[in-house]
Amino acid sequence: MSRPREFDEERVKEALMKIFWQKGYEATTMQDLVDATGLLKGSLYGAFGDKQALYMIALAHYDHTRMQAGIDMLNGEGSAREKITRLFDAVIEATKAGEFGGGCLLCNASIEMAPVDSAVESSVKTTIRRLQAALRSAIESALKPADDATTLSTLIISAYFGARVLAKAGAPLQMIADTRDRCLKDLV
Amino acid sequence: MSRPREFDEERVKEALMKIFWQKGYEATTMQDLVDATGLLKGSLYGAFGDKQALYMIALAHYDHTRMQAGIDMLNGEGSAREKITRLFDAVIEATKAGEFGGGCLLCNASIEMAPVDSAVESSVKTTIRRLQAALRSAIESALKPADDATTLSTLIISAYFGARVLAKAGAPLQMIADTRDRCLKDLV
DNA sequence: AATATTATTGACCGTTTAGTCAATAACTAT
DNA sequence: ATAGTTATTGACTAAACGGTCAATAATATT
Repeated sequence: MSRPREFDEERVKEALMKIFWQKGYEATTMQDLVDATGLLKGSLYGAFGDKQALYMIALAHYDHTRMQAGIDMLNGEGSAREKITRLFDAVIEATKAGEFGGGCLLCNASIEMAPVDSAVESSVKTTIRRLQAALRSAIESALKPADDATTLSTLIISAYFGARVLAKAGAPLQMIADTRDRCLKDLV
Repeated sequence: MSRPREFDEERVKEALMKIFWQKGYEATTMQDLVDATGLLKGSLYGAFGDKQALYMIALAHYDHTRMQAGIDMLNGEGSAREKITRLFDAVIEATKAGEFGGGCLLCNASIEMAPVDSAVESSVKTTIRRLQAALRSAIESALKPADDATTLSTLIISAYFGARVLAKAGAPLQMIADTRDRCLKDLV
């Protein structure tokens, strides 16, 4: 008993995510979201809430799709070296393809929103923790003698996030490849 | 022959920089800049130009003060290990002190503005190149046998930028310390 | 078919935004 | 002193912003 929704929730979330991913929170207007989703403002508010709620939904969608795909890859088949290589090569390919300047919504949110929105900060911290856990277990079996998985996985996360900043800055892709190769140096 | 300016240009630039550093470009309003500088809107426009010009001035000021201080430190006295340690410890101290969430205006600009403003992109790329050159020459004499200064300096830049993202995300400071220690591993 | 419930629509609202400008003030050079 | 030049001031504007809402439409239940 009630009128059913006309839109596909997943498609709308995907569209919201892409806009915030590309433009950031402040530079995105409600009109951008209307254009991208095909829903009118009233429908967006009715179904999801205000702009900040839409951002949280976009962030959660990024987590459930893009970040989870990375984590699944890390937990899946293959050597540690292959996995780390894939992680950085994905950045290089995304940059070449012009996908949002090679940027990462998680990094963007960390810089733009985490300092001013505790819900974003909490979400971002949780995702980082999950990423590190997957990274840690992925490299555990490929450590050199007497090495430590926790600190190496931390370095790789830092280097990975840094590489996404460099990509957005328009730095040469060789820098990302060098970063990747340096991370591989400590893996057998 | 003409009325002299009433403000100290350096103090105004410092104030502009701090606001953009803290809030980013889009979230900063002209009123914020008026409040921070003590100049009225008309004076800001007359003396420096529009909001985007003010941002470029802030970026240049960050380069000439904060970035240059880091580069001078890298070019100065001390071992490579000491210099890299200082670099990361400055991030930890800034974060503890609550200075703009431990963030870096260069990283923020790379993510928020470089993809949509070619003047910012060009400025940011130049600064990154200068930083890498200083880093490269700082570590050159502390390399282990058969190692390479270019790729290691690239890794350190990536790790450093990544650490500043982690700081803004509110990640544990231990992660920054671990990143630092991992970067030191390849230095004698 | 009538009713209840929810979705969609687009006009509307108050606020805030970046940016302008004519009037005035403060200085220097002659 | 006067004239010329630039800085300061604050009121002003048009556009864009996030958000609201009453009217309408589409369904499920009875």
